Order: sequence, then C-alpha cells, then structure tokens
Amino acid sequence: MVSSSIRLAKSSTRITSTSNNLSPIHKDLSSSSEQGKGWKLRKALAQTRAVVKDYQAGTPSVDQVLDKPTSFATLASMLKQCGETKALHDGRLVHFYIKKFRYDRNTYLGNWLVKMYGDCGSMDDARAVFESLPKLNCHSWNILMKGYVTNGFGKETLECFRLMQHRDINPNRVTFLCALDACVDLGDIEKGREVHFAIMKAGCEGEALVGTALINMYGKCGSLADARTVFQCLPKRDVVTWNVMISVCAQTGHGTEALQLFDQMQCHGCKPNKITYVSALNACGSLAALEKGQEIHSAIANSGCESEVVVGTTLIHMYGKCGALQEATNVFLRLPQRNLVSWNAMIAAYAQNGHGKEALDFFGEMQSDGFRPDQFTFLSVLAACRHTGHVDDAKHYFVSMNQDHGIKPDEEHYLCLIDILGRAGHLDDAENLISFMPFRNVARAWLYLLAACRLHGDVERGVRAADHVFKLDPDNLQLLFF
DNA sequence: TTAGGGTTAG
Repeated sequence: MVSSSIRLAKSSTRITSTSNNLSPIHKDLSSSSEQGKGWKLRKALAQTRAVVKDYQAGTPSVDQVLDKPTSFATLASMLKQCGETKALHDGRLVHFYIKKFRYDRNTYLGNWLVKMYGDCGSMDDARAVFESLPKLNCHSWNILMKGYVTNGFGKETLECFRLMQHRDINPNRVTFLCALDACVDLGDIEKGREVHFAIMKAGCEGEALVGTALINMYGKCGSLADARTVFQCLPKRDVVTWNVMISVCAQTGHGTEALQLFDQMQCHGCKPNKITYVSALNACGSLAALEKGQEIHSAIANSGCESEVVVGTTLIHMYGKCGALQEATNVFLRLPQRNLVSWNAMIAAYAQNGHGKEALDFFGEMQSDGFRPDQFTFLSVLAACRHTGHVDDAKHYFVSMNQDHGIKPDEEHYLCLIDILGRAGHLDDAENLISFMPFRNVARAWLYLLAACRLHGDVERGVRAADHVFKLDPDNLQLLFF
C-alpha cells in the first residue's frame, strides 16, 4: 500500500509534466505554423520519445492516465512525415507508441505504418505490420504493393497481386498501376499481359492513368506495337499519355516516330511540357537531327523552362550528339544551376566529338567546383583518353576511379581501357586486363583485342582472341568479318 | 481518420 502510494505520487508528477508536454502536439500539427513541418515533426517526435522512454523504463503512469494521448490524425501525420523524410528511427518510435496504446490493430493506422516502413525502404517491417492487421482493405494491399515496387521488389509486388486475385479482393486502378510498374521492373511482358487482362476484366482499360501505365509497360518491356495499340484505343489522351508514347519511341530507337508524335500532339491541341521536350530532344539526339533540335530549343526558350536543370542537361546531350559543341557550351554556361549530370553531359559532349583535352579540362573544372565524379564521368574521361591516346592517363584514371572514389569499373570501363591499350599496341597489357575482368562473359573484350591484333599484325594473339570469342559468343563471330 | 495513382537527363 505504501509503495503503491509512492508510485502514484511519482506518477502524477511525471504525468503532469508529460501531459503538459503532450497537449501541444495537437496544436502544433494542426496549426499552420510559420516554422514549418520539420519543426513540428521534431517537436512531436520529442514528445513521443519522452512517452516511449517512460514506457521503456517501466513506469505505469502513462498507461493509467494517458489512455488516448493523441489523435489518430496526429499519429498518421507523424508517420507520413517520417516516411517523407525517411526518418526510420523516428517512425519506429511512433510505431512503438501505437503499440503501447494498443492502436496497432487499427487498419487506418496500420496502413500508415506499412506506408511509413515502405517509404523508409524497410519492407520486412512493412510486411510484418501488414500481416499483423486483423482487417485488410484494398488500400492496405495497394500500400504494400507500392512499397515493394518502389523498393525494387517486383516479384513480391506481383505475388501480392496474385494473392489478391486468389482471395477475391477487388483490385482498383492503383493496384493495376503498381502491378504494371512491377512488370516494367522485371521486364516481364507476359506478366504484363496478365495484368492487362485483369484490367480489361475490371473495365478500366480506357482510363487515362491505367492506359498510360499500360503504354509505358508495353514500351519498356519491348513491344512498341502493343504500346501503339493501347495508345490508339485510348478514348482520351492528355499530355502525360503523349509524353509516355513519345518517350517510349525515343528510348526504343524510333526517333522519327517520336518526333512525328511530338508534332501530332500539338496539332491535337495538347501543349507540350518540359517532360515532352526532354523526350523529343532525346529523339533528336539519337537521330542527330540538329535542325529539329534547334527548333525545339526555341520552343523551350519561349516556354521559359530552359533554365531547368533536366531540360538544360538534355539540351547539352542533344547538342553533343549532334556535334554542336558551341551550342552545348552556351546552354551549359547559361544554366543557373549545374549538377553532376550536367557536368557529365559536357564532358561526354567533348569526349564523344574527339576533343579529349577539352573534356579532361572540364573534368578538372568539375572537381574544382566541388562535384565528385561518378561512373558516368569516368566513362567519358576514358573516352577522352581514347582520343588523346595517352595510355598512362587512361591507366591512371582507371585505377583512380576505384582507389580514390570507390567506384568499381563496369564492363564499359574495361572495354574502353582495353581499346585504348590495344590501339596503342600494348597488347600484353590489354590481354592481361581481360583476365582480371570480373564478368561472366568477356566476349566483347576479346573482340576489341582481336581488332587491335589485326591493327598491329599480331596473328598468334589474334587467333587466341578469336578462339575465345568463338567459345564465349559464337553469334558475335560475324563481327570478325566487318 | 478515410489514405493510394501514369511520363523526364548519362
């Protein structure tokens, strides 16, 4: 009895202080504070931490007095912000708090927890919460699927889709969008066709969102014909629908069709946006269609989106591929903001057009500007060395990318260095490098060496290289006779 | 408390 009174006395002190601290949570999160969401989240989480700490310390007071310390809306808002800021640790605290007050069987909060864990990339936790929920709705499934697909778990996403069908849970358009994204992720057109069949069964094929996702799926999974059919059958097309069709054509080597669609959409009264321009410029780049690219550049300048970094960078790529280095440089210099991709675009433009020294100068400037190179930078840097013919520089950069920057060379980097070594007649080094390539199929590397052997008249090594190509990739042997 | 959604730069 005595000890109980002491506990209660202690508790009441603690409760008073905790509840005084907790009450502003509602105000903070619901009011439109000038100090912004981050501040509100930090404060709300600080309160949550205090309560959780009390609970972990085994204090019974919180449970007795604060049976409903905060509203579901507040907890949902906190989970939403934890997900958006990828604050997994804080999200776990909120989860702990939800469990503490036995709200964890509530589907509404459970769905928010699944979403928070998915946004933070912790799919095991998301799955565990999902499976612990006594009642699931279509939204619960959609959130889990969205988590899986955005974290690169295509198979698991489609497994959810299959389970939903198996359990007779009606999918909705969001379910279909997630499932189609998973098919894109897996590059699995057959699964895509199954999802398409389910979409037709549900009668949502003609909806703009679903139709657009179908076009995207077919295009990215390699069937432009199916993408075209869905596109042509759509009763209504908006700017996104056109954009997807244009980008799919541009990405699959159908640049002329992409540019025709770009003109057609405007004839249909649909105004291009920056994404349309980016896709159309890619088509120009792949076709080396400088004039059309310049025409689109004028439209971009008139629309006012030239200064956007993605648009500017795509312009640099386009001009680079068209060999118009002065125009590429002008765009680069006018960019109000530059990022690593825009620097890479400049280095690539100069390297691809045989200006190795200038490309390496840009590489130096990029580093002076505080940007750390990535694998794309080094690909262009090696391409630049191919043009300067400086073998020692190429070797240096190849070693440096791993040693100084922690970037493992991929197949393209190896091929570029083998090509440089081979052209310069360093055939021993080139052959030696192939033996260090950590890839399963190195047929392309042997092909490069073979070309170098022809150039330098090394018959014995050439026969050896041809033998390797024959064993590894006999289909590629036709390349020997070009 | 009633959420979730389609396209873009190497």
